[in-house]
Amino acid sequence: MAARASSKTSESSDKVSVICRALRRAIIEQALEPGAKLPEDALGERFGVSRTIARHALGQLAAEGLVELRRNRIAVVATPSWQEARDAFDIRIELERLVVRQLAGKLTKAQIAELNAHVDAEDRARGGTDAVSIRLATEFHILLAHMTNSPILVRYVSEVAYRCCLTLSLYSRPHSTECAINEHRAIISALAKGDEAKVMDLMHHHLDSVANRALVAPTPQRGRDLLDILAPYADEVTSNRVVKLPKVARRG
Amino acid sequence: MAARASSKTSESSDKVSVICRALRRAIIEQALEPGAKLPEDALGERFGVSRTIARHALGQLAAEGLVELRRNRIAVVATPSWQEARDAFDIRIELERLVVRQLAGKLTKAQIAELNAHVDAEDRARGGTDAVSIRLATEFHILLAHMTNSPILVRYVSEVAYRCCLTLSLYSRPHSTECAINEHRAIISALAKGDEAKVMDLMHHHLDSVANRALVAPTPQRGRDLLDILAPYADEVTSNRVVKLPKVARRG
DNA sequence: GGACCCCAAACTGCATGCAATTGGAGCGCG
DNA sequence: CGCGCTCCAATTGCATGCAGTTTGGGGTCC
Repeated sequence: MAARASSKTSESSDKVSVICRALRRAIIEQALEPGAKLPEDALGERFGVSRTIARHALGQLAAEGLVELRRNRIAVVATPSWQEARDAFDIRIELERLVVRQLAGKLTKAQIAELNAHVDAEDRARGGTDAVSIRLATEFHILLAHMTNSPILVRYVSEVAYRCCLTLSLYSRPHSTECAINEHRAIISALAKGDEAKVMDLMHHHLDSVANRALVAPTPQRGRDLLDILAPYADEVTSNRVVKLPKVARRG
Repeated sequence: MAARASSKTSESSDKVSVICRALRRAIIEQALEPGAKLPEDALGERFGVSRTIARHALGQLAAEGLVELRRNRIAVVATPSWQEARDAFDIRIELERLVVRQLAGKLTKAQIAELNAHVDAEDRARGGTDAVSIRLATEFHILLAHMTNSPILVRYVSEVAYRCCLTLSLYSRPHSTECAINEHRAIISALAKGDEAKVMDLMHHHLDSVANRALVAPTPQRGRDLLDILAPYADEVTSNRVVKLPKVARRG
């Protein structure tokens, strides 16, 4: 029996949604790197809509954590800190364990075929760019989430997976995807067998190893951003904004 | 040692954010029941802003799953199906287990005092309305999430907790809160002792019992909405929208 | 040469206006 | 009495315009 009946997907065909999808994809394919500026005018012009719409789209992406929005400032692609990246993976592990727990032994043959077809596509894409490989790997997990037919689970898994993609741009070494593909196959097989405990374990270790390969080391200096490094030192500042560095006459 | 260093909170003081907070609170206190209409004009007028801003706020709340937005239709407070409610609780259990796992044995005395103070407040509010009790109980969980200092975890726990509040309005019998308060105290105590396994179990059963008390029964007919009941029968319709019921000449 | 200041360009925050869509009241018909 | 039709008020979708804020570059003074 299929895991739940099918249901309608969210995200209609608003102009806003179209822009969101486009930007999301650009971000996870790393065409837009973390920190890239996203001025409303430019987006509006590029997508043939008014600034109002572009702005709204940015708001949605900010709600998903892919974009950072600071008042009166140009929006930028989010640059999660190393710790946030680790947190995202931790959450993702729990959510995806839940996914495979719900799915174990409940997939139709058609669904299993669909999953296998997807992994085949991942395989074929191995020659291509990293960006495409990463996107396909991510979409495998989202495909799984869809099969639970729990819209909430789909949303959260998608979001957190996208965020994890983001962190790959930041902290990953050029990575090898073959093992990930094999792990995907193992997961499908365990799902088909209905071995709940095993598939949860497989998913856990799969994501953990992806995280460990991606988030190379605590390397505190790779925080990438001066502001992150200085953040702890600015705690006593009352205002929300970091104090305007006053010329730093570095007398010791 | 405190669990992580402090960090700045998100959600600035935009007009949009103000409206979001107000609506969120109105929703979780059940002043706005599921299905309640939220016309942009009315909101704008009520909050003294333009429709643009109200619209943007609705977009944010829709992204959080508290509001349903259908093209060209008045926005309404979300009415999750029974299954969605159950899914939300399942996700919530996993997320909050993660919260207490990270927190066990890592809370400062000040943090423990803060938690106790909150539960005291819950206790004092027992005489008041259900709405306030529910809000306080929810805020206890969000307070816990905050102490992890993981912004992502805070966001997801908050969202899913709010969604669970929503389902209480729909499917809950007038419920008794005392036991929940005791369970909160037990969780604090186990956190202080640092008993990771135990606190995860406590949280699990706490949320599970809340869910079971709230989601009274599968009662398939309480789906509340004709569309939900008919949804499975509309699967073969190609378009996204349900076919316009053509007068249903109910010949057998 | 470098620190400081000031101003214009760029950009965001928000309100308003107009066209398109909806849904419901009213009305006619079987 | 119920069903279907038409039409209009209510409402959304979106673009544009204006005001306020930030940015960054050139000129000035040390």
